[in-house]
Amino acid sequence: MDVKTVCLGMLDAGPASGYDLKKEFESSFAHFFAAGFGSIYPALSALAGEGLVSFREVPQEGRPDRKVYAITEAGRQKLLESLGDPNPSHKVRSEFLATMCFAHLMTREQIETVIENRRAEIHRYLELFDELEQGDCSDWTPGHRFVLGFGKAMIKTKLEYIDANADLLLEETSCEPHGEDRDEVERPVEARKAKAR
Amino acid sequence: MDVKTVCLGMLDAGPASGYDLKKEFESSFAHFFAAGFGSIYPALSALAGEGLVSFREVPQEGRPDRKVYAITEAGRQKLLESLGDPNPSHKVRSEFLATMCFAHLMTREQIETVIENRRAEIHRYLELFDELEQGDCSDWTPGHRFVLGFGKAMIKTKLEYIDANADLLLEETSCEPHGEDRDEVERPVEARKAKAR
DNA sequence: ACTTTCTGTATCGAGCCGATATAATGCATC
DNA sequence: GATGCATTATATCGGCTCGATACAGAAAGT
Repeated sequence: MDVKTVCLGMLDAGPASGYDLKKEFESSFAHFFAAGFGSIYPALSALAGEGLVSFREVPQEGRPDRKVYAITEAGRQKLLESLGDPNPSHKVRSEFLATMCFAHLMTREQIETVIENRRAEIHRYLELFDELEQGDCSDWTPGHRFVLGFGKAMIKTKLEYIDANADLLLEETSCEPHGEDRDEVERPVEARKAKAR
Repeated sequence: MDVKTVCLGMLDAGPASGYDLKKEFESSFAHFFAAGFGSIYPALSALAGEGLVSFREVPQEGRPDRKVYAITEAGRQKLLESLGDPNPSHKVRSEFLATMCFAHLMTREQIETVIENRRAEIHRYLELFDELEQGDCSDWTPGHRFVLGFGKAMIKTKLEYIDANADLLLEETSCEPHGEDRDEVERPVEARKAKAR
């Protein structure tokens, strides 16, 4: 299930240009599958090369031509096949949490800033979810509703956890401003080897 | 905040080999920052090339030499600098949710399998968290506790959401087994253009 | 006897990500 | 009236990352 497959799935709902798909990636897919032009355009080219989508160029005044892609029967078969993967992944890559792991090396101000920015992004997602729900829900599949609910549950938990635990983190770390007590720099390797069990 | 920086942060807690770091990526970092050998070894090579870590080769009997890396003062400075990023990202990439978006194209059995496998992976994470908490917590930083709690809150919410909504999804989709009602294949482009507002 | 697991290193291709380039239109602010 | 930004629309490029694969002996389970 790569970007190509997701594009195929989006095109199954009707023809669209790369630009149209980008907007879908930025709205209903934003909270779990980001993709930029650098991924979408090569994906569409590859799909066209494999005969899984067709396209026609629609001339426009003053703008570049729109390339409108449509799924083919072969593409639909390929999509169904891809959907047969019994164990699709669910990955988190969080520089935020990685940063928080090393909070003991940061100043109180730095930690506060990072947390405040995280809160702000969470609120942007909450707004996005509200917009999605206030928009046209008529063509939503059961899957889309499931996925949106999933995203909302996640984002709420994130915010609640941060609200409940940020102060504790700040208190615990502010005692030792920069972790300058480096007595144990030469700790023998055995100590670490024992840890990682 | 790439793999290089996370390695640097791990090495700040004491010297370690690439293999040791992999174990850390697989245990306490597993739920938010995965990295395989294909990322770790090049990262350590690059860090050594930049003088941010030093290493010595420790010969072993019957095995390849261990390359034990240690952070340098320059590396520590670089780490502190990287930690200054005010807005570290937090990204989810979920083939699982993408698949669920297209549940209307799947059979009931396929959906059940995907959900069952997702439940199983969640339980593996719950076990991992239990192991981490039962292990040696003495050298945990406040940040590590914060991050572990965050992961636990997330994984719990995921499980609860799936338990509460899987049946609904299954019911809603099983009415129209394969989405074969393709009356609207030729839906005009305008329809989609209007949608993506 | 056989297979898996563990220790340990490393590379390679495919895929993806962010930045950047191009270019016309329209809207709003200065 | 001019500058600047957002929108519409395409596309590429370098760098980073991922999963698979390779090698190889030791230990331990089946």
